[in-house]
Amino acid sequence: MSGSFLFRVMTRFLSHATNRIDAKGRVSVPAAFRAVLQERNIQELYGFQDFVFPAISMGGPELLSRYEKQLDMLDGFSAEAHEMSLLVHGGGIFMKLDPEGRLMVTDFIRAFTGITTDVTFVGRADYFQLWRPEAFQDAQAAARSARLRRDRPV
Amino acid sequence: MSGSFLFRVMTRFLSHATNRIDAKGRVSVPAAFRAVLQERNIQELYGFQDFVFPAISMGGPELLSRYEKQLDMLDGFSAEAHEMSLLVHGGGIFMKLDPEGRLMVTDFIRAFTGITTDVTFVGRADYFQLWRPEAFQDAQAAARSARLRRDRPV
DNA sequence: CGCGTTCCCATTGACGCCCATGTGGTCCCA
DNA sequence: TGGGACCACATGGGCGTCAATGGGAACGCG
Repeated sequence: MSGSFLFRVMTRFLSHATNRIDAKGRVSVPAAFRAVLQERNIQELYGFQDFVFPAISMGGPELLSRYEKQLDMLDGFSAEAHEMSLLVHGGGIFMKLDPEGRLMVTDFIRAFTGITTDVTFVGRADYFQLWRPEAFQDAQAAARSARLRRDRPV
Repeated sequence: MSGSFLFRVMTRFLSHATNRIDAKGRVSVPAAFRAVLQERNIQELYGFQDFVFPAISMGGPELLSRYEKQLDMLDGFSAEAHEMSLLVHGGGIFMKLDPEGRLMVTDFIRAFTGITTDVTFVGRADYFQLWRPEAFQDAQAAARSARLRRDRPV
């Protein structure tokens, strides 16, 4: 694991780590994240293009269920419902890991995130995200300064 | 322990001390701090990049819970909630000490603090911080003179 | 029949656990 | 009050384990 800051014993996805994509287009999911997946008994991953950041968000199938439940509460003919389905279904994909805990970095992922050679995995409590490393650095720095501005307004 | 002014018997993290990083990138957490950790029954540390100083703040997992409680009060879909999660989940780290009470000084810590060969541990009551020794000296001196200016306005 | 995908095994390097050492500080006793 | 023994703690390094990575081989689909 290169550039990793992950640690054991966590019931949720936390921290971040960057792994390299190999010649076959595969990348290892950090062991700590795999441990959470196993703990939650997740074998099939649901991923979708994040609504806020240029990243792929990934979690168990219940992540999709959660959004579908929200969809059900909307008027099925409303623009909002159509938009949400477009994102959740049209922007979603099911994936699974190989025996070593690696996943294929497909064009679906590369196109939306700008990922080329390395992937930064970012914990988000109930799910985790796939980022282009530089994009994550920038977004985190932006979030930090935004928070500073809110806390101590000029 | 070099340059230490630590005191025993304390229920809080107090004072400061500077220890050296060894060839493997490890550094001993001052015994007095470890005693507080044990007293509070903390075996796993949660750390994050401080919002105010160029230092890593560390404490028990309840430090994370505190921030998550703030997160829960926000609209889960708001940009602010996503930004905050990016910091406390994606930017936080869980660490634990080795049997001798040392911790790994990862790039995550070095990059943000500028730490290279030595670490200054600084007590902050409920948690403690990791500083680059010179940075701590400067910040403390600055704080001291700022206080002087307030007390005796020119 | 060829290419891409999946499985399996080898390698390497990082990290955790263990034990050793030295040094500074403290306590005790003369 | 000074000296010496003891002890706690910081520090250093050996070694085993495991995760990340790389590449060969079999398999399946077009």
